[in-house]
Amino acid sequence: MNKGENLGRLLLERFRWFDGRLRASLTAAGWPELTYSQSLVFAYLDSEGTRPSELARRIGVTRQAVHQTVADLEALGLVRVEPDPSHGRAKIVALTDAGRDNVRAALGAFAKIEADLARRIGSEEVASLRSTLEADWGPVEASPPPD
Amino acid sequence: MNKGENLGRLLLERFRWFDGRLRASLTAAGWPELTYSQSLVFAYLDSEGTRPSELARRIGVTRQAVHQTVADLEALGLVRVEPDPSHGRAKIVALTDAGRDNVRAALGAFAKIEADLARRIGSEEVASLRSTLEADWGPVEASPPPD
DNA sequence: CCAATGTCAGCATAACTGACATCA
DNA sequence: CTGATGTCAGTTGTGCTGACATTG
Repeated sequence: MNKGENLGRLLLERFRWFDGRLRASLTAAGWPELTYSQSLVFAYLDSEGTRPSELARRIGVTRQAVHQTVADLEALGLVRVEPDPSHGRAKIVALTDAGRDNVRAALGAFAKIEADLARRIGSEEVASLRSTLEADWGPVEASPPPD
Repeated sequence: MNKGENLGRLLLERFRWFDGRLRASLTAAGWPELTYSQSLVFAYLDSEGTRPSELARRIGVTRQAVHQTVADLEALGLVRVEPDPSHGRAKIVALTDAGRDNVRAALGAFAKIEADLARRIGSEEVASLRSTLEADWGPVEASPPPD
């Protein structure tokens, strides 16, 4: 990461721009501030519910870290943890009703942020940005998973 | 942040793609792995040298945190801390020769990553991506500075 | 027996707050 | 005196490693 003209830094700064807008919108609507890790768990949760160890793999952190984060989200009332009926010892993390409302609010905020951006830089620009970001950039140079 | 189609998450994932490539390239060339905070200090350092408290303002963390990070970078031999001749008590953080070499290596890696990406998705795409990211997106919803 | 999972405990990192001395 | 800076000390949050019991 170095001075202004490098793509990596641009991507990070634009992510921060987006994240800042999202947080502002959600806190203005009365939703609790989530930490980075909490947002990640939230983002990687399936609608049918997901196992903590599976979340850990997707996010790239240890099972222990996920369990802690999930406990925090549970305390906020956004997710609930239930035994997995299809397995013995395993558990399932699923959204509560409040969690679903929060997701809906976030989706609404996304739409508004993107519309604002389109008004400012042009909707063709935004569409082209999205399609470029969605293109196949090739494999990620991943660090080895913990655990 | 939610499922695949949202811009914020796309931006984050592409930043991670870029960051992963950069790290792989630099470690392959024998440079030490830097933490996120260390990279930030590195990225916000002027070529003429910068005061720790000024770095803190730019990055958005406390002076104390920056002093700690700078001490780590100094131990790695990448920066040096000298008294500011223009001021009494103040100090200046500046790149060492090794630090400059590291910056040069990073710039070379950027160029290569971007060229690889252009080969894969097209150079017009990359140019358009850059110009969209550089456009005026409007003010960031910043959190109040610490300290 | 083995692999995956959840869980308990302790440690390391990195930021924070608070307090204070110094200097323009 | 005041404001900015550097610095010392203590606290907190978050993820890590290690160890272990349970389940299929």
